[in-house]
Amino acid sequence: MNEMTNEICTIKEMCDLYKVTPRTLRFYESKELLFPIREAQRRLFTRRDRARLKLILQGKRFGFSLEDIRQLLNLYDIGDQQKTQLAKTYELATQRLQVMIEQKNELASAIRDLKEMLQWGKKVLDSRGINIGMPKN
Amino acid sequence: MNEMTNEICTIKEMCDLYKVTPRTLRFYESKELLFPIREAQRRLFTRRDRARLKLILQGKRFGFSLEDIRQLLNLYDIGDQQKTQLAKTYELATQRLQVMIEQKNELASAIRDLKEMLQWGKKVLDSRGINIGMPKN
DNA sequence: CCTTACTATTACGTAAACGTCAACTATGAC
DNA sequence: GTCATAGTTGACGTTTACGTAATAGTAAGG
Repeated sequence: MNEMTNEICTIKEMCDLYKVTPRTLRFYESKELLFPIREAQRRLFTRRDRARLKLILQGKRFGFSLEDIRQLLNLYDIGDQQKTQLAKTYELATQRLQVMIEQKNELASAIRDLKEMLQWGKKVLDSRGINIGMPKN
Repeated sequence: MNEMTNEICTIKEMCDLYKVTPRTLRFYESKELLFPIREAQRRLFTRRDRARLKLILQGKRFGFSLEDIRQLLNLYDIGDQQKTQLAKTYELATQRLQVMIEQKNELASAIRDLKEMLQWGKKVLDSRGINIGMPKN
């Protein structure tokens, strides 16, 4: 190990660190989400790539598409020069939040409905002497 | 209109009633989810088909796949003869409920995280005199 | 030198749930 | 007869985020 090994890492190390497959990292590169440097054919991922990957994974959790994420990362990269761009990012995230809240509400209502159906089903089954357990919520 | 027109309806009427496209209904038929009768090439959807379609749409809300739904519908059709089958349906629904609850929790936590990020972003933007509004939750 | 472990590129496959399009057919209106 | 309207089948396209070979190059260890 030479000085500052932790500055760059191989594809395998990245995979272990972030629980992704090599295919995924190559795919992200092809989609211009990551820009590993090349050392004789091999990819070397920098601190910057790791930071970006973290954001990518977060973004996925939030339900952003990879294309959305790419654009957001570009905005970050262009940097804090243009307020419009920061505000734009903020706005996009806000919209996503709204969607997520709606999804959560719809999901909650679907859960209620399904629970109701299950209780009804349980009655039927009980009345026939069939025994089952309810979910432990 | 002859006696009991509301017994059967055309594909168009189905589409209007349930807000689906003709393609969708034909697709469901091809997947053996619906069994409209044929009157010289045309499909005629019966009360049974409408009942099934309602269940299909409900099932989709609950996140069941069409294949899951098909099997569940078959179980319902076979009817209340075999307790094992009823119990099986019940179990499947219970499992789905668990998954939905987990999804809701993950979604809730993602919402919390995103809100946090937004608050952080708001601070940055505020500190630069850029004005925006927070979501009304 | 040989094996083993890693990595690379290219390209086709996958999943779900339809959309889209082409080419017919049937029906009623005029 | 013929135009318009609706319906039909069949086949291929779409989307997203990778998976899965197949093939080949390279570097380290023994």
